Amino acid sequence: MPAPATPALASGGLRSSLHDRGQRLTPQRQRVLGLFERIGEGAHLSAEEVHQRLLRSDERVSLATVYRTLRLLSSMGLLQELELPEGGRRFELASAAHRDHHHLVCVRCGQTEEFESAAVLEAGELAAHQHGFRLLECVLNVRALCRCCSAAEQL
Amino acid sequence: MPAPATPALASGGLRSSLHDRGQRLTPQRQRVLGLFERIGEGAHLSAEEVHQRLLRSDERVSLATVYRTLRLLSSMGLLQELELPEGGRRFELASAAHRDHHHLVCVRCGQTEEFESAAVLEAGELAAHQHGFRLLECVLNVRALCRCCSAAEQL
DNA sequence: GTCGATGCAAAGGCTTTGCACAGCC
DNA sequence: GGCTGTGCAAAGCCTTTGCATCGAC
Repeated sequence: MPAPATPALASGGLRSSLHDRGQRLTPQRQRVLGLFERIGEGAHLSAEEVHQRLLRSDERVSLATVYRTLRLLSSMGLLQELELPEGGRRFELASAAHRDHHHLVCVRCGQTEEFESAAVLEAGELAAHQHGFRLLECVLNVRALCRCCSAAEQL
Repeated sequence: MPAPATPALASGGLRSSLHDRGQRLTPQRQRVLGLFERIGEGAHLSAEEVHQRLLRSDERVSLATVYRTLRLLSSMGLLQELELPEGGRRFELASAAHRDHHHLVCVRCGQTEEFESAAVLEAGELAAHQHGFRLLECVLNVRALCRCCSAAEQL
């Protein structure tokens, strides 16, 4: 049998993180975070997609609450907002291993690949330091054409 | 006397670029591009700001046309859309010298610094190559806290 | 029992679009 | 003169918010 998804990991942290802020652990918040945990780190979901996916698994959460929860979880550092101008605001799980990851996006078909790079992080840290800033996060967006679309453009 | 702003450079290219696409050179399009040329490469303007600044210099362009023109000039590669989630869509002049420039943004007050980095471009090219993509542009967004805001957060 | 969270629906930005008129080529 | 571009206003997203009710602690 498939192991029952155990949102214990982050959800346990969720309860106490919320408590520290005088906020409550609700089924809705568990559902949203649980969804991101189920689908893993690679996923980039919009608010609408989160709402739809939860509906499909019979976990009703109103769209307004999805928005409120995405904002909350982002401000808590559990989710991370993506910066892809193509296709609106999206969110993904912000696991520690994922803090220095970058996006390679095909501007024609939207195909997105992730990659990591120590060099980029170093460059970001250097720039922040030189301007007296304290680095929080650094994300490289590479806009490109994938193999197929590149070929199609030649026509 | 101050040299009369000569939008000849890009505007000359503008006329022919437009012509190639079967489109026309209008005063409105010249005004929008001229504004970006006047204020130089460092500026990041929203549609609303473009509209306001043009009004202030008595160059009337309707907001709808500003939006249409920003989109047109971006698709022509003369302007470039920024990818700063804080504070909405912004545009800047896309000069050749500016193709590999990055943004250091204070997430609290919005202060934005630009910087360049050959290392970042190399990393982007490497990633694109490894996935079989053809690189168009690569932009590093460093989210950070500026000195002041960093100090304020400690309180 | 209190106070924060939710759901619904309405309001709110920002951006795009339909249409008649203007004006570039 | 034809056909694209403009201005205006209305419509369209996506997102946030007000308010009554619900429910976590």
